[in-house]
Amino acid sequence: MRLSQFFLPTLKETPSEAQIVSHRLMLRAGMVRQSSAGIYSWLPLGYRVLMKIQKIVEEEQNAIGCQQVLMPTIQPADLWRESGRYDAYGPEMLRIRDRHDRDMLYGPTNEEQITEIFRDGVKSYREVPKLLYHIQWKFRDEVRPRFGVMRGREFLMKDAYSFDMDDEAGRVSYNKFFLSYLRTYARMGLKAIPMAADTGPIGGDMSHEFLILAETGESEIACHKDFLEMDWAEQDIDFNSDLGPMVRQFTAKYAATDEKRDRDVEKSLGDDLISARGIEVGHIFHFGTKYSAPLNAYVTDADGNEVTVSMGSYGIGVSRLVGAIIEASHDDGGIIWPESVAPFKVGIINLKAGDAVCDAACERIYNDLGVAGREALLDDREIRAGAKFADMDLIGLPWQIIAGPRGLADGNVELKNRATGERQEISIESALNRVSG
RNA sequence: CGGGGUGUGGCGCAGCCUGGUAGCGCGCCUGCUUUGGGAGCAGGAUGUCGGGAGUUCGAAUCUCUCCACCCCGACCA
Repeated sequence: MRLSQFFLPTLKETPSEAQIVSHRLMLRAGMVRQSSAGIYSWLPLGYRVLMKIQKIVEEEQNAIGCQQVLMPTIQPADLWRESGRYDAYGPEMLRIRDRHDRDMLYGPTNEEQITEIFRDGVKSYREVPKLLYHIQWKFRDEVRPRFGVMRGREFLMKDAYSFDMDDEAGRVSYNKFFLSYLRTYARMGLKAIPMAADTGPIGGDMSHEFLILAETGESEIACHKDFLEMDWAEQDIDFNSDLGPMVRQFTAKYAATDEKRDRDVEKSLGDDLISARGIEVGHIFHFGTKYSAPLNAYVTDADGNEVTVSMGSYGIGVSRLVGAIIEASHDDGGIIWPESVAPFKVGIINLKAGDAVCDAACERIYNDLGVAGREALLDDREIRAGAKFADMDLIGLPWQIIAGPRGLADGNVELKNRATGERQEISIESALNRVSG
């Protein structure tokens, strides 16, 4: 993409409504624009990041045998009356009425819908377990939206649902999601720590929130310091094996959010305790027959008995992750994207657009990179170099290739790593190799 | 929903107390000079001063009212 043609409205100054760093940077980098409180338009740069995150989430869900569907945003009220939640859900739910005076709602979540779909489509124990997910916009009329996309009213969420014959089988599904979540976040360059969460009607230890540490996080958390040293790198997991031991590796250590904290345990940990703030980027829980019972989602077992299925649900805030990653990865100059979610892998700065040598060199670099999937953003604008440097740092692409007359006289360009700040004069070939490697 | 705050060109702000018909920086447009870390000079465009009502000869400024947005708290991916 050529920056001269790309829709990238960057701002030198911070809009006054933005208080936290991710919100400020997203506005300044031209990723989003606010429409109304907690509701945003995604501009090209931001949308690219959102889609990259979505893709990682999809790949990791698919990897555990979870199948993607897409349910509507608008749901009929009657379905929610079946589960009893139409009245139970408060003013957070946006209720609307169609032209025939039917009560509808903009979905804040999809347990009812997925349960209805499962109920109508699955009748035999032979077809269980089933793992289904979708990635769809949700609306929750939050009392107080804030922090940009971190707590929007409209947000993009991956929600998955598991259907098993009983709670014990449900644990197997639960463990798959637990571990796949760790992989998902790790691929985005995040250390997400699983923390025990309220378990709802089932009890036990079948609910976890995943939090990443960030100063601007909304939750005060405490955890064993081992979490910071655990190997978060991608690891291959055989999801058909017994995942229990691996899950216990993570759940055995102390980690808790605000209200779940245990001061006595924390005292006993002494220096091993880390106190920090965190951003919740995922929440998984098993809730048994909470929805399957009222919605009559049952299957016939081997003995001919009707068995109400045991369910769980598993959420990842996809749009929130955009903000969360920025909170975890930025500096004074702007965003620092992990390569896996960067809107472009490399930015090319033409230091002297209009100069024949510079233009030719940049075109060549751009075209070489373009073959590998158009992962390059070429700043070919005829403006001063300083502004280009500032913009490129702001939008945070992992690599910058800087081409100007001086270096090119020796056949060199400057290669800059956004994260480390390391810069080096190297040949065009070497730069291309480094960036592609 | 309780408490606090802010609304003035695209962005950041001043002006309001003490009414006199709107200004600054950045950005934008034109021209020239520039181009290696947010350029210089000259010229130019862009404002229902959040909306409505009122007071007044006259309202961005005073009064009433509505709205929007932001911050702190209780809730959440």
